Amino acid sequence: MANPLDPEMFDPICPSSAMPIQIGDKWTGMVVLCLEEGPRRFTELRVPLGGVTPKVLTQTLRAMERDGLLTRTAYDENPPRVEYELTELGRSLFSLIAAARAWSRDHLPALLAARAAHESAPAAPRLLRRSPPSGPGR
Amino acid sequence: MANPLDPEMFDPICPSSAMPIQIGDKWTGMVVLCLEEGPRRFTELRVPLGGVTPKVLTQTLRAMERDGLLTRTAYDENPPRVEYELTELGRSLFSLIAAARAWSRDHLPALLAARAAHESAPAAPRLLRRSPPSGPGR
DNA sequence: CTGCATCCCGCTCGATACTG
DNA sequence: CAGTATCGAGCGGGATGCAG
Repeated sequence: MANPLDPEMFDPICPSSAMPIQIGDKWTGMVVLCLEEGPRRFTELRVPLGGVTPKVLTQTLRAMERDGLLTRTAYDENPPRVEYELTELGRSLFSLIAAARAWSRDHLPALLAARAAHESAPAAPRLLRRSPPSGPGR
Repeated sequence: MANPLDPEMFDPICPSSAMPIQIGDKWTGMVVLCLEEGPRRFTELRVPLGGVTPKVLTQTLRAMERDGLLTRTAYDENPPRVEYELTELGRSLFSLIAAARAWSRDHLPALLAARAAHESAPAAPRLLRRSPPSGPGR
């Protein structure tokens, strides 16, 4: 396990920021991805996450530990060393993330296009229709 | 379309409130589900959503309309009538919701169990290990 | 290195009241 | 019926500083 984590694996320019799916808290899903290849240390996790504050990362990790998604192992060394590793339950989230990625690949462009269309043409917003007497289409 | 919506289709007692997956904003996923059987009116949607405030529901619907997930059709009648209907893109979210449900069915109990265990036994929290010299078991 | 404490900001969500 | 307007509370989340 493991090559160092790519600092840009969560490039903020990537339109995934507009993705309508989220796993747990803001960072939970990304932490899962970071731990895919094996155990990681605290500071190691901070790199690809765009320099999350220690406080927030701790909160996230504690919550995930509490929910049985990962295990925390502290080694009584100097300097201190702590490793986080996914549990079976945590790895089970991969299927979900895969589904989210598949959806994004197939449909996110359409969503972004619709969004862009609304921003450029806020001129045709409220369409009113005379009440159709009957037999509505569809 | 459509029997009236079950007011308890999102029973807050259901543990899905602990589900680590979310579609868009807080209410987006539930709106999608409410529109599964066909077009619905504004007030009709408010019922199963636990009486969401009109303001919040409007925000949600506007955002979804902007993203091309649903269409808004206002009929110039008296009293006014507006119907919301999923687009193809909106319906594409069903696969995602299905994946989330499958995960919940298979793994949510384990998550809840882990959570309960931590609440009842906060006594074994910080396990420290003497640094293992080498060859850590995976 | 790890991670807790404190302060604070912004955003989401909600309650209430009012309009076409 | 279908919203809009205004106000406010709560909370996630970030900055900074400090401790084991």
